[in-house]
Formats: sequence, C-alpha cells, structure tokens
Amino acid sequence: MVSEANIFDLNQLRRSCSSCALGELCLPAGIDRTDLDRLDTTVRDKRTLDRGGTLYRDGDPFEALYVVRSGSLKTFVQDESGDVQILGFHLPGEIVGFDALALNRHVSQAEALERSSICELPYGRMQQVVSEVPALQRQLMRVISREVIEEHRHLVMMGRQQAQEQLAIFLKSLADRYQRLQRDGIALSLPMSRYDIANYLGLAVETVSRLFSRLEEMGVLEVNRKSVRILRSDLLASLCHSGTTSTKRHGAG
Amino acid sequence: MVSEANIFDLNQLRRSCSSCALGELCLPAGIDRTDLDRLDTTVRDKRTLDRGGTLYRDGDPFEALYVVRSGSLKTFVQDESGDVQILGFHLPGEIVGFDALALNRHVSQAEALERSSICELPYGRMQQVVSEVPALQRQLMRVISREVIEEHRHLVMMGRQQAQEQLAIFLKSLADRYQRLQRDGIALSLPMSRYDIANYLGLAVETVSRLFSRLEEMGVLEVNRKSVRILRSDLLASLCHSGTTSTKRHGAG
DNA sequence: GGCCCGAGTTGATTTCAGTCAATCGGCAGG
DNA sequence: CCTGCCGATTGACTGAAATCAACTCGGGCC
Repeated sequence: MVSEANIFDLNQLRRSCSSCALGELCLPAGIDRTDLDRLDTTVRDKRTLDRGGTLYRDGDPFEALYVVRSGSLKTFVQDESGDVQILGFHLPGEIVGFDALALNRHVSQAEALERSSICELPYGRMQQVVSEVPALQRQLMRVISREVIEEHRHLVMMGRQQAQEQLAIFLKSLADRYQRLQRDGIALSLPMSRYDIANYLGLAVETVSRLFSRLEEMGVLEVNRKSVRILRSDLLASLCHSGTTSTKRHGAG
Repeated sequence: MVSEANIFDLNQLRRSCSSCALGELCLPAGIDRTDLDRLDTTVRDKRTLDRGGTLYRDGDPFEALYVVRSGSLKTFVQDESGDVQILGFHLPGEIVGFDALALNRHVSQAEALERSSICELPYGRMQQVVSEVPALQRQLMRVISREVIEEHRHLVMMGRQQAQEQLAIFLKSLADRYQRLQRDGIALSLPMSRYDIANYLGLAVETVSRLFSRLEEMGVLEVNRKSVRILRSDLLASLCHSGTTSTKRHGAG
C-alpha cells in the first residue's frame, strides 16, 4: 500500500509548482499565479534518492534548499566520535537545508528514509527571485519559522521525563502531520527504524520497543512492524500530558 | 561587578546600530555604512526590562523582532497544564521572536533573566528595508540559520544520556558564547536559576545541583552561586564526550 | 538589624530507563 | 527453498537520576 502510494506520487511528478500535488502545503502557499511562474524558474528537479541515500552531508558547500516531494528524509548531526543525533524527520512539502545559510556550508546531514524524490531550489537563483517577489520572501520566512517551531516541539518532547509521554507526543505529532498531508491520520507508516525513533527521542531502542508493546497492550495502538494503527486517539492524546508536574512549572529565574 | 557592567552598558546606549558596541556580533554584521543607516531607520528603542519582565508572551500578535542589547533573556513554551520547557537563553546580539513569523503571533514567551535592554525591529518597516537592501536580507537569513543551529546544539545536549555530559556541554557552550562577546570565557555569571538550567536540560533541579558540586569536587569548576569559574577547561571539554556510545552510532533506518 | 521566604544544597530512597543478553522473524541474496 | 543477517522484541538485572524530605543560605523587605 505504501509503495503503491509512492509509485503514484512518482507518476504525478510535474515540472512546475503550479501543477504539483503538494500545492499549498509547500512553498507556493499564498503565492499568486504569476509569481508562481517565477518561482517555477528556480526549481530544478533533483535525482530520486534511494533508501539510505544522502542528500547533503556535513561540510558540503551550500548550493540549494531542498523540498521533499515524496517519501521522507531524516536530518542529523554526527560528532567527531561518531555519535549521532537525529534532528528531524521530514515529510512531503517540508524544506530542508536551512542550516547552511549561516556559514555557507551544511552543518548537518540529510538522508532518505525510503525512496524519495526531491525538488532542488538553487539558492543563488532563489535569492534573486525572492528579492523580486516580496510575497515569496515572506513565505520563505514563514517556512523557516515553521522549522523553528517544529524544533521547539522536538525540544518539548525530549524534555519530558516519562519516556511514554515522549513516544505518545511523537506519534501524535506524526499523525497530525500525516493528516495535514491529506493522508490518513490513523494508519501511520513509520519509515524510520526503531533506532531512529530512539535516537530522535533520546531513548534506548529497547525502551522504544517496550513502549510500543505497552501501548499495544493498553489498546492504544495496533503495531505491525513499520505500520501503526491508532485505535484510541483520545487515549493517546491523554498520554501526552500524563506525568506529574515538577521542575517544569516554574516562574522567573 | 555584574550590576556595574550593566550600568556601564546602559550608559553606552546609543540610538544607532553604527555606534553600537555590539557591532558585528549583531544584525549589522557584513552590512556596509550606507545600508547600515537604512537599518537604523527601522530600529526602535524598547523599554528596559527588569528581571522577570516579559517581552512577549504566547498568543501576542507579531509586531517585531527583538535584539538583546544588554542583559539576557530566556524563551520558553508553556502548555495548557502549565508545564514549561525553556527553549533558549539569549545573550547580547542575539535576536528573538522568529517563532511568530509563521502564524503572525508568538507561540512562545520571552522573559528577562536580569535587567536587560532590548532593541525593537518593527517587522513591517523591517520587511521594506530588507527588500531594498539585499545584503540585509542575506544577513537576516544567516541570523535565523544561526538560531536553527543553536537549537540543534540544544537537541544534541538533551539527547545525551549522561546528565554530567549535558551540563558540561551546557557550560562549555555558554563559555564559548561569552567569549565571542569579548567577555571572559573563564569566569561565567549564570543569570538563570538552577531551575532554569534543569528545565533547559530536561533534568531535575537536585541533579543539576549535585552535578555542580561534583564538578567542583573534581576540580573542574569553582562554583559560587551564580558565578562559576572554569578551572580546568581541558577537563570540562573532555567531559563533553565521556559516555560510551550506544544507540547513538547508527546508520540508515 | 532582624525576619522571612524562596533558591539551593544535601541525604535517603525509589523507580524507571539503560545495559547486557538471548531470541525471534522478515528480508535479501544465493 | 534455505541461509544469514539485521532489525526488533523480550527478559533479567543494574544503575543513574527522579522523588521525597530536611535543612541551609542569602537576599529582600520591614
């Protein structure tokens, strides 16, 4: 079913943003027709990435921003001793590569979690068009802002002391994101491994695995390897705020 | 000593970016003289905030970006049940408020950790100048990108499983940031409470307190309430990578 | 100066998640 | 089809950090 959907997406590939299925979920949101044509002149098709394929890596010179068209990516940093921290999972319509704006080279790595197609926005060209189309400038800022807010969500998730809350929040927010994509918000496919989820949340793999089992026992989920069905959305939501408040509720320092 | 420095900073307050002591550490970095004058027309002085004073809160309409001129801020989100997650501590030259670009209202709160002065950049005016000065546009993007990278650092910190590593990284990165400000990178003053530090790192206050004591016993630090002196910078650095690698080293999902 | 309150520290105990280890099971390649 | 390998699960045990509790200290306020 998943791969069928992907093939379908691939068949839908068009050159232009105006005819892209993502439409308002992507950069074009709020841009009118004529400006959209201008935007189209900056978009260049990028090769399709296989599972595990790298879009850019740490140290690469900054050439472009990238939009996930279909499939999904993970971004992560890796320190000198090889330790990885996953920064985010990126679904269709989301833009990656903002980390490179500061120093003109990437300081993180982006890798496909499954076969994915990517639109490339070469930044030189992009900058010019952005300076000519104020609406696009605003939209680009909005998109970066969304990225910042998404990272806030990630921080809130990691800050929880109950691992179960963390996973619940993770699943809830993933469901929400799938729903925005007009996909199902109940039957989720998790393109990332348990290791990825564990790393993303700052937990051990075993803990994640046990939590999936526990949530299944509780009747919240039906877990089948990479596909998860949310049976009790209400319960899941309540698990996002279960723990007792402690160091969290605190006023001015 | 701290308050003396603050009074000194306040005395240095000037209207224009061109004469501001922060100079290249702030938005003007890389902007030439004439463009700087244009930038000056957008900057409006903001009231000085007392310790605990709020710059903006969740839900406030987006009016401006804010630059810390002196002092320091914390930004945080607070969910419906009152749980707080601190997102960042902000030192002079840093810009806050990007979270509001997406939805035209703030989705976090900013509060002064000590008496602080703030420059206000009304966004309407700002946008116009940015569209006329490409260099400023690029610089603004660079600054947001720095914000994104800083959040990556925060995530990496939180992802560590050893609390001691987390605190070591926190202190190290704070020392680095103070050093960029041409202040001392050895004698740190921590304007935030232990509760703030604990929350920022996702730990309990008691753990943070114990870790400070431990680091002092180890001869790494000399701790005196809000002032910390780094005695063994080398040891501190080594503590940032101590733990054994486990779930962290992992390839494609 | 003295009082009061909240931040901070320290100690005792508990608990939850990490670690180590064994096993399962699905997929890929032969 | 069989086999090998890696991701995933499960179990037993351990340990680090959370929790609960007592107490100190320092700063602000009268």
